Parts: sequence; C-alpha cells; structure tokens
Amino acid sequence: MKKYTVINTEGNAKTATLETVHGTIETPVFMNVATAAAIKGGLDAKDLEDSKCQVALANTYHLHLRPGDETVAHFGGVANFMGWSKPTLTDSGGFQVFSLAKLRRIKEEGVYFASHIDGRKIFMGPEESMAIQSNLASTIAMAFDECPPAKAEKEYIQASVDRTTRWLKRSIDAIDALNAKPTTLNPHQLLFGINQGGINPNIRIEHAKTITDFDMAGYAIGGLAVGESHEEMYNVLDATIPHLPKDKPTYLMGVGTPENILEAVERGIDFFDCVLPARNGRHGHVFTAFGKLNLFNAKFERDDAPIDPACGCLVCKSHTRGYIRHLLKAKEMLGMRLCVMHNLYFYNNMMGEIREAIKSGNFANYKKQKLEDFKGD
RNA sequence: UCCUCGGUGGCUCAAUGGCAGAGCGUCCGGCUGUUAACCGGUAGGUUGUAGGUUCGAGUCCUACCCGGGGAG
Repeated sequence: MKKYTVINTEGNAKTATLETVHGTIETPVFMNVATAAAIKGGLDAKDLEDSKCQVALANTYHLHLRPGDETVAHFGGVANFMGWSKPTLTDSGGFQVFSLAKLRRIKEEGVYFASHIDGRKIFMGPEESMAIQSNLASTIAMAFDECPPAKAEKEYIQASVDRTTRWLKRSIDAIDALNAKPTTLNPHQLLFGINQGGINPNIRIEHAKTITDFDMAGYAIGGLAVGESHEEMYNVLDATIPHLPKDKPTYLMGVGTPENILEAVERGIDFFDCVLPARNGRHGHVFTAFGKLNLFNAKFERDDAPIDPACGCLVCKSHTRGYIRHLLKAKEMLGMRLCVMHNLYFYNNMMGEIREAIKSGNFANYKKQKLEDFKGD
C-alpha cells in the first residue's frame, strides 16, 4: 500500500495524501527529528502528538551504534520502541558520510566509519543501511547516498553523484529482497531515492532523470542547506523539481527555516525535516508568527506574555516568556523542553495552515503574508 | 596583644620584578537529512589604602585598613 493522491494544486504547490501501512500522511508535512529515537529536549511520543506531529524521523547510523538495530527490532521497530503509533522515516546514514567527515573513509562498497561514541570501526554500505532500516521497521526508508559539501569541486560532485546512483541501485535491490520476506511490523517498507548534485543545475537535472527511471515510492532532494546561499538552494529546486515525477511525493532533506519551507512548498515539495526547531529551542530561540525570539534576552525578564499570543500550543496556554527565560537561565531542563514543544507545534501547525491554504487556492497570499509577518517583531 | 596566611573584573582564582589574564557570571549573536542542553563574540580593572626602592612594582620594603586561621 503506497497510494499517493494529490488533493489540490496551486501553481507548482500541491497538497496530497500518502497512505502507508502505518497511517495516512497529509502533505506538505514537516517531520520531527528524533535521531536516537528521542526528540532532544526531553519530549516523548505523547509530546509529539500534542505538537501535531505526523511523522517522526530517526537515524540509521545512531540507532545502529546504540542500542543496536537488532535491539530496536526486539522492541518491534523504532516506532514501537519510542511509543509512537504513526508513520516514521529513517535517514540512511548518508548524511553522516558528510557530517562525520573526520571519522570516515568513502569507498565504492560503502563507508568506513569510526564510531563517534567509542571509536569502534564500522562499515555501512547500501545493503547494511537497508538491513538496519528494515530492523528499525520504519514506514519510509531512505536510499544510502553521499551528501557532498556545497563547496566541493564539480569533478568531485559528479563522481559522488555517480556513486550515489550505483548505491541507489543496490539500495533498491536490498530493500526488494527484504520486502520479499515481509514482517508484521512492516509488510512493505517504502524507499525514497535521493537526488544529489551540489548547486550545479545540470548535474542535478541529469541525476533527477536518472533516478526517475527507477520506480521509487518517493524522491528526495539532498545535499542542500549545507553552506550554500538561499538563492542557490532555490535555483536548485527550480531546476530539479520539474524533472521529478509529479505523481510521487518529493522530500527536501534537512530543510529548513519557516521561510525556506514556504519557498520550497511553492516549488512543489511535500516532505521536510530539520533539526532547527528542536536545536534552536534547546538554545532558547523560539519561532513566532512575527519572527524569532531569543528568550535569553534581558528584555524578557519580566515579560508576562506567552511566547506567541496567537499560538495554540500547550506551552503558550500556560507559561510566560519571563518564566521560561528564568528556567533557561537557571539551566532547568524544563526551559528547553517548553521551547522545543512550542517550536515543534509552530512548525507542524504552519504545515497545517499551508495545506489548508493550498486546498482553498489561497497559498500565494498566505505565503506572502507569512514572509511579511516573519520580518516583524 | 602577638604570630601566620590572604586581599587582583560581579564570583572563584592565575600572572620567574617586564603588555593584568582565565573559568564562571553579564550582555549579544549564530545554529538547516543532530558528533551540537552547543559554538562564537561584547562589556567589565587606579591589583585594599598611603608611602618607599627600582628604568620598570600585582610582585620587593614600611605603615595602616579589612578578612581567615592559630597562640595567649
């Protein structure tokens, strides 16, 4: 079961549903990042539900290292492990090829990592990544790819993209073999392919055409928001998205700011994920309808307003900026937790507004108004 | 009363007689498929007081003030 149904479109923007064995996902959607089967900042699955989260994202590399994917399988997969009853997506470990640059070696067969936990040597290639993701029993698995740095030379990007294509074929073969022996946890794990090519439009387009030849459940655009400018990112989206199938979900990996998301939805993206709302929340930065606030700022010491008076989240219903600032300054864990809860709700709620706007043909106005409001404060 | 140790940024402390510093705190900024409750920056000093020696004193000398410890 992988039925992707477009409900309405406005220009290139689309709102759709993706039916999965673990429930229906309404897009555009923002997935909440639970790397090690936990939202950092002390949130659990119940908090995710309160935050209007539809999909939780976990990481292959991290869960393979600790507690081990077979241990997660013992608990019935990552969703059961963390008490989450809705769809999950697992990242393949490809991003760690980028972020753990000092701890790895890339070869044709895969990547040799030194564990960031204990230095132990581990190997991960497409087959290993798929086997781990199968144990994690995520709703959607990601192909094993390489995410080259934005500033990499064109020659390196091309060689990297070609290798990612070969890894994609191996990822597909591996997941097909695993799906041939379905488990009750996940009768048919979906696999999304990943487009790469740095900020080079031609490489991006050629790679999009190449991976479109494979019948993937969805197509992701990776390797963005890794140091390039917003303009470069939008140019890549403009060039690439027209060459991806219209009848499949698209996923812009690792993006981004609320502004980035509005721009990408306008260009036709369905799925997003980003650590920003959780990480910035832990650091006391919160998102509001009128821009970002840094709750560490002295001006909030005696501010008795909620983070965002227009917000409907549990935090804004019960707590003041002044109280949360105190918690943050006192290093009380509750301060981080409240900020993360608010930020996740802000993102997920905005995605709901986006879906409604597209359904009613009002997205262009909605986007324009939001971008204007975010500049406020 | 005597002996002794000490007095340096808001706090805790560095600085062979040679540019007065650090950590924390303050204030501000950054964070984009998480190695990140993290990283970066700002401001803040008549070195207890008054003299002296010296080219040069936080540092050596004298007196005093304040604090800790000890003796009586």
